[in-house]
Amino acid sequence: MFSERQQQIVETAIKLIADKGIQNLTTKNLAKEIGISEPALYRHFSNKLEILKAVITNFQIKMQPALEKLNKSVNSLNKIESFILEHLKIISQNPDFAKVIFSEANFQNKEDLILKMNKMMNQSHKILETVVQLGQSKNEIRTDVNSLSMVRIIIGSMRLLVTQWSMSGKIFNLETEGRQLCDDIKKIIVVK
Amino acid sequence: MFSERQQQIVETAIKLIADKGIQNLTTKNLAKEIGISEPALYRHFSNKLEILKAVITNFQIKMQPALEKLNKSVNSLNKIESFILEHLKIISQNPDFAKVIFSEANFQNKEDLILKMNKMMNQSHKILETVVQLGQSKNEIRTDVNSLSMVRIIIGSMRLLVTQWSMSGKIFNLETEGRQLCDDIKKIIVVK
DNA sequence: TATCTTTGTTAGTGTTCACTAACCAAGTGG
DNA sequence: CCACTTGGTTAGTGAACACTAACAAAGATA
Repeated sequence: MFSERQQQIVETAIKLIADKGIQNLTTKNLAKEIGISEPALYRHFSNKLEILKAVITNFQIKMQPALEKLNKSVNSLNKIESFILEHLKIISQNPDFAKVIFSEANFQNKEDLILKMNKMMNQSHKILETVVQLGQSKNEIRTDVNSLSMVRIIIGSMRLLVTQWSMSGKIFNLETEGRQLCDDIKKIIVVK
Repeated sequence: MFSERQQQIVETAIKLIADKGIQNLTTKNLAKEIGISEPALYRHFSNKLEILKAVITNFQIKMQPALEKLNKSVNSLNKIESFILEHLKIISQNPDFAKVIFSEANFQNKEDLILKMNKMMNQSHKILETVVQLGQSKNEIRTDVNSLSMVRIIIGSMRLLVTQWSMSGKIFNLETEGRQLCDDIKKIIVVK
């Protein structure tokens, strides 16, 4: 799908965003970091927006495994555990991603980007909601709490954890802290 | 503290950010929206960064009541309920604020701003953590879950709710949906 | 061998940005 | 009445931005 050079451009773009925020992603910086001239970028992407779209696509592709592993578990709580830990594992392994997620708000005036990002997010939310509802029907997850609230609690706390990790300069271990959060979430949602 | 003109500049800045994101906040747009010339802005703020700082200060001032109301409740669950609902009420009443919160990531390369914003956020988190811990010691809140996890769950889900509300174009009622989330959070954290 | 495609270069474009210089008019106070 | 402060104006600055024109060199293809 992406040529080697395109891949390099995308990865460098992510690195620049992670480094100093999305304002740091200029064609000048990007070209300089790669070691080519600015116009050379335009041989591989028609404009900057296309580069940003590719950044999101790249993110999407890298995150995919976290959703696929769900089906390997039968128990709903295990599925949710897998959802949380796999996501955090990928972010932990690609630390530059964290800042890209938070740049989502910066995309806000570029219609295409916000649409692409929202679509991606909604997909995750829908999958998790299905898992929660299935768990409730199988009486593995408590039914006195709205499934939508559960999804908000799980994803909301995950996102906050990643935010805190990123903002803190990654001083704590995301996966360790994630396991703690995950255990606590399981305690909270399990049917007693 | 702020003169009338300064207040007007800050409020217009918030409006512009809410409208089309922080990229929309240019000195040109700001001056035009107010109906004065660009250099006139510099009679009231020394530079754009100072305007952004004032936006955050303004946010801080407006949010203060949400923290003060906590002490009116004795029961820990009521305190948490008050924390959630009061915050959502203020955001609901000042809908432009929502987008400003999400612009936080955009401030990332301006050291001063991120510091100011983080300080504000941490203050809220600390207060909520104290409430949770007190509730646990009084056996009003379950003790088998880490207090830090509880704070992450409460604030994380709140923030996600606000994000979804803002991103959706405010198609649902934030306070109604917030009450549902709040009820579910209470069910989840209460000691049984 | 001749041509075309690919991928790079240097030099420069117009636009937008935050911000400034210089000036001016209205009010205030000694 | 005259100086000073306050808060505005018009005109313009340099820097940064995304992007383009024109050209060049190397490899593939006919």
